[in-house]
Amino acid sequence: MKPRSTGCCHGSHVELPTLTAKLRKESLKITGPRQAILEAMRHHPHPLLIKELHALLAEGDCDLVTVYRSMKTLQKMGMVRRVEFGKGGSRFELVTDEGREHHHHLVCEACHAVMQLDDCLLLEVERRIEKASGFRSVTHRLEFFGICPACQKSSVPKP
Amino acid sequence: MKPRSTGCCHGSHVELPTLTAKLRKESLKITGPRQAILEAMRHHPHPLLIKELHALLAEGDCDLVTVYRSMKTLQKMGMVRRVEFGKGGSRFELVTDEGREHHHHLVCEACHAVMQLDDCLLLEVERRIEKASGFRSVTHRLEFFGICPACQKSSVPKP
DNA sequence: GTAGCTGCAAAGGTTTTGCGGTCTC
DNA sequence: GAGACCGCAAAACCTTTGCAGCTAC
Repeated sequence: MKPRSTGCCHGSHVELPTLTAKLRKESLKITGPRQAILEAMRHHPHPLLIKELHALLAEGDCDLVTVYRSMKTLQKMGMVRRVEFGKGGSRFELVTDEGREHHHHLVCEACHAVMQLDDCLLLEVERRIEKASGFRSVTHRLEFFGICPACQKSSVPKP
Repeated sequence: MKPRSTGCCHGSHVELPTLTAKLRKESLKITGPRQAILEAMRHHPHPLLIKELHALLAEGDCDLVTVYRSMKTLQKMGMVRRVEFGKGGSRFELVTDEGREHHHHLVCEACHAVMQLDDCLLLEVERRIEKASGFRSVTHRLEFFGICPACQKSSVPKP
């Protein structure tokens, strides 16, 4: 369970053509707004609020409503993942090849920094729950929250 | 990790006077709306949407806005716990003595039945994350989702 | 050319806020 | 009687929907 920072503006590991190829494969159209959205998401590899994502796009590149619709489409085809941190609405992150596997996040409750936790111990737990409860197709949603090292020093008040 | 059904209208284990005593202890006023809310919650020991909770109250007993305000107050003093299932808004459940310990839920994605899972394996994981990341006061939010046995038979469509 | 996509406007749903009147202590 | 609390109205958000025009294929 090694934390990994997912701060923005890292080298982008996913190429845009790789992403648009997936759209083509699904017979979805490669439009300006969709390219702008994917371009923004690949440069910011952590869960973004819809309005944050929209703010990243150049003025006039894409309407806010189109961002909502695109997230719904991309989620349905598995290119983005919906994540809930419980404040301000749903967040979305690109499903990259390296981050394709199920993972969780560690969120600072003061500054909202996000780290990615690479492995998950709960797949076995899901199987156990299925056996004990009779439920099927059991999945889970798990996020961790805490105060990051920087905020421990500066004692930023919780927003 | 033994599932436990939390269907409604069980015998209520928490007495109303026990609950109002907690209010008095915090110098909060024991009003009609608050009693009605606590009375409804102790008879329905599973996470309720605000509007579900409001619907349980007799006409005119309590305004919807007052339910919102009460949940905020009661959460702050630790009498209710906020739970997020990701649809329809926040849910709240009474923090009873028997269910005081941290626990999780198993939610049917078809009929929304809720079972309570009594133990949690993640407290040790939180400590490990603190050591590895430098974060402090690490907590987590975890819920399980699946299809319950009844819905497997009737193949109810996902709402 | 056609189906799908977009922008704009408007509506729907949840949650919060302001304010005057009411009630608990 | 004072402060806390409530109901009502309205606003603030987040999200979805309808529709007419535009665009990628």
